[in-house]
Amino acid sequence: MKGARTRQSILQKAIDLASLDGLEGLTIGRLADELKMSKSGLFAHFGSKEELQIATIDAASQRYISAVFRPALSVPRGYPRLMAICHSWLEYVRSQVFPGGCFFAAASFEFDGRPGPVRDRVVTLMDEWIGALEKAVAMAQDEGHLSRSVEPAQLAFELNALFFGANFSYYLRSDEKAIERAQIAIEARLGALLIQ
Amino acid sequence: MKGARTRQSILQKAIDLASLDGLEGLTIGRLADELKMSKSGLFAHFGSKEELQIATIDAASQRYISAVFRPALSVPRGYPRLMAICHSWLEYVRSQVFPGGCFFAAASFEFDGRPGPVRDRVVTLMDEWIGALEKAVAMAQDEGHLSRSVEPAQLAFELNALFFGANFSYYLRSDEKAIERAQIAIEARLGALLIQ
DNA sequence: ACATAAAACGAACGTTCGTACTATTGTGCA
DNA sequence: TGCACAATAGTACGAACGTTCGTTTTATGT
Repeated sequence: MKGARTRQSILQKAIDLASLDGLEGLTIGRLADELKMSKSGLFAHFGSKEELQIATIDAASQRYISAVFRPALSVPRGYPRLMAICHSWLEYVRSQVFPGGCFFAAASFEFDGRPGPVRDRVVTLMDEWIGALEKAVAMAQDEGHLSRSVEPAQLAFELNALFFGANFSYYLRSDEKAIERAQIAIEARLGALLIQ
Repeated sequence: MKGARTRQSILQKAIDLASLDGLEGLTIGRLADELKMSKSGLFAHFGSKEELQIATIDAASQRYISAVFRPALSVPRGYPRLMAICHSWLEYVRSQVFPGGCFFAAASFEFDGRPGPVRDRVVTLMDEWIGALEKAVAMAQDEGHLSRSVEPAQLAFELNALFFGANFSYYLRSDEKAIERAQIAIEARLGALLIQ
């Protein structure tokens, strides 16, 4: 079907618009204009704005996984893979995978106080992401690479905070050193936990 | 003048609405309804939505300073004051000074990709905040409390990242341990730099 | 108390929002 | 090649948006 292809191109553009203006700032009219199609033709693909928002989140999740997570899976499990995730996260900020900065950091802060299905989807994905980070830490411990003196959930919390902090300083404050600072903090923290 | 009092009550409500729905999600109509006043009467206080947004940001800044910064100024400068800032930041998250979580974290991620006067105001205030944090670090070093092995800007970056990370986990993921985790990370980091 | 200015109101503007219909075009399989 | 249906366009809707206007109400100062 051609519809599936159109839908994909709609979602790719929706991701970019939403990363700049937020998921609520994303409007069907502007999205249609950008794609040179009619509002109603575009609308028919989703049925409601809420469905469009959720589909956009899911499509952004695909892009996120491709940029941050999948590359790290080809690196040996344990400490190397954990480091690879950190590096690809910072590279993901630097290379502007989303034009307005990390889609999920933005969506998290946009919907943290707004109940509903959209928020629920964001929460689910962020839980999955933090869970994946915790798992990467636990694997590094299981492999004997990383000290067990720290809880995986604690370290995952800290790493994620540094990622978001880098995104904030880079995109809002235009601090060129933001990524370097995050990298320094991550390497110091992980380095101190590294066994031998 | 009575106008000044009304303006203040408008701004206090505007802060709360904007902290939940964002500065763009803040609408004059809903704000007027909440305050049981007319759209036009409210509008006259500001002249444009953009002016309302900027005034709201400035009012939120006052509330932020009162909650986070001013209390710490009564604590002796150096390491104690730096720690006091960290504690009041986490208390500021826990006690929901803004109903939708940190106003400035939300505004930062909302406007990081949207040029204009509103973004400019957010950037200025965040620069001031990070600058104040750097200064607190530098003072702790000057007092001989904190090792000079870390750049103030680096440590301020890390602390701020942990603050935002706590806000994220607490408000989006409803993680009760978020604040505790941030506290653990902060105390470990600062403790390692503490002299004697 | 009264004159004057400040503050709040109500109605309307043009625009855009999301959504609901019907009509037209296009695509893919028999 | 033509038929069936998916895909897109067109039009219209009520509601809400930011903003403007002229009027009315409420405070303020003498």
